[in-house]
Amino acid sequence: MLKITRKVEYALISLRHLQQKEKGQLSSAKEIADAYLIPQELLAKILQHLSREKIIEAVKGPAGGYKITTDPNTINMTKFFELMEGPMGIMDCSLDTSCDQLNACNIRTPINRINDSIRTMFDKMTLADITY
Amino acid sequence: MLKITRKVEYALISLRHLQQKEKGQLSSAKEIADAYLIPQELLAKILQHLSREKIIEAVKGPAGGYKITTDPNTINMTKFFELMEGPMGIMDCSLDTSCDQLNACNIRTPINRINDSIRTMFDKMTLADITY
DNA sequence: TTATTTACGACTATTTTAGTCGTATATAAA
DNA sequence: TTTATATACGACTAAAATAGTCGTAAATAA
Ligand code: SF4
Ligand code: SF4
Repeated sequence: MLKITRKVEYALISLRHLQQKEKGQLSSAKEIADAYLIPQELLAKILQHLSREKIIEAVKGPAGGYKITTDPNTINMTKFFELMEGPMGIMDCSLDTSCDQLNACNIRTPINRINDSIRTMFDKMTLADITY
Repeated sequence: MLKITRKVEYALISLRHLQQKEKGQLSSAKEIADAYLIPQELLAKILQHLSREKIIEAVKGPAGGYKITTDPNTINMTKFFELMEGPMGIMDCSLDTSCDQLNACNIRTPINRINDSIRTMFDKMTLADITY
C-alpha cells in the first residue's frame, strides 16, 4: 500500500551516486551495484532505462560506465516516476484502466482529490530534492 | 507504485454508504456488494474487519447488517489506513522491515522526508473528508 | 424449524514486483 | 588481432502482495 518500487529506489540511489562524482567521471553498473548491494543485472537494466530516457549517458567498453547528463533541478518527480513506472495514480480510475465499481462509485471524487494532492506534492519536487 | 488497495477502497465505499443512511438503519453486506458490484464474500470480510475495529457495529440475524458507530470526523486517515493494511510507508526502512541497502543507502534521508510528507498529508485528513 | 445474516479462517488465483540469464555489441588495451 | 570489460536488450523465472473464493459455524427473527 502506497509503496514506491525498488526500481525507483535503485534509480535514485544511482543518480545520487553519479551526482557526487567529479564532472566527467564514470561509474559502471558493477561499481554501483557493489557499493549498495544491489543485484547487478537488475541495476544494469535500470541504468539502461535511465540512459534510454537521456537522464544519464552511457559509455561502452572497458573503463566505460555512466555519467549524469541532465540537471537534476530540471527533472520533475512526477515525471520521473512515470518515466520509470508508467502512469501514477492511487487508484485505477485515475486513467484508462477502469474498474467494476466505476459507475456506482461513491468515493471517486474524494479519492481523486487525494490523488491530486499526491501528484501536486511530487510536481513541486525535482530530482535535486533527493539527490542533493 | 503508490497505489491504495481495493480493500481500502471497498471499506471507504461502504462507510460512505452507511453514512448516507438514516440514523439507526442497517445495511447488509449483500446490499452494499450489490450496489457497487463488489464481490460479496470479499466485502463481508472487510465489513467484519471494520466491525472488529469498532468503526461499525454488526447486527446478526435476518434483517441484520451494519451501522456506523464512530464519528468520521474523529477517524484519522493515517490511522485508518494502518488499521486496514498495517504500517504505512513508501519504503521498507521506514519501520521494522529492513533492506539490504540500509547501511550504504544514500537516499534514506530524502526518501524519509517524502514519506513524512505523505503521512502528514493523511494525518491532516479524517474519514469525514472522504465520506461526506 | 428455517432462512438470513454475521464471523472466521483456510485456501486459490491473479497481478505486480523483483531478479536472473543468454546473447549481442562496442571498445580500450595487450 | 585477440581478450577482457562494459553496455544493450529481451525472454524468462521467482517471489511477494493483492484479490477473491469456499466451507463451516453461530446468532436470531419470523
Ligand atoms: S475510486 Fe471508485 S471508480 Fe475509482 S478505482 Fe476506486 S472504486 Fe473504481
Ligand atoms: S531508502 Fe534506502 S535504506 Fe530505506 S528502504 Fe530504500 S534502499 Fe533501503
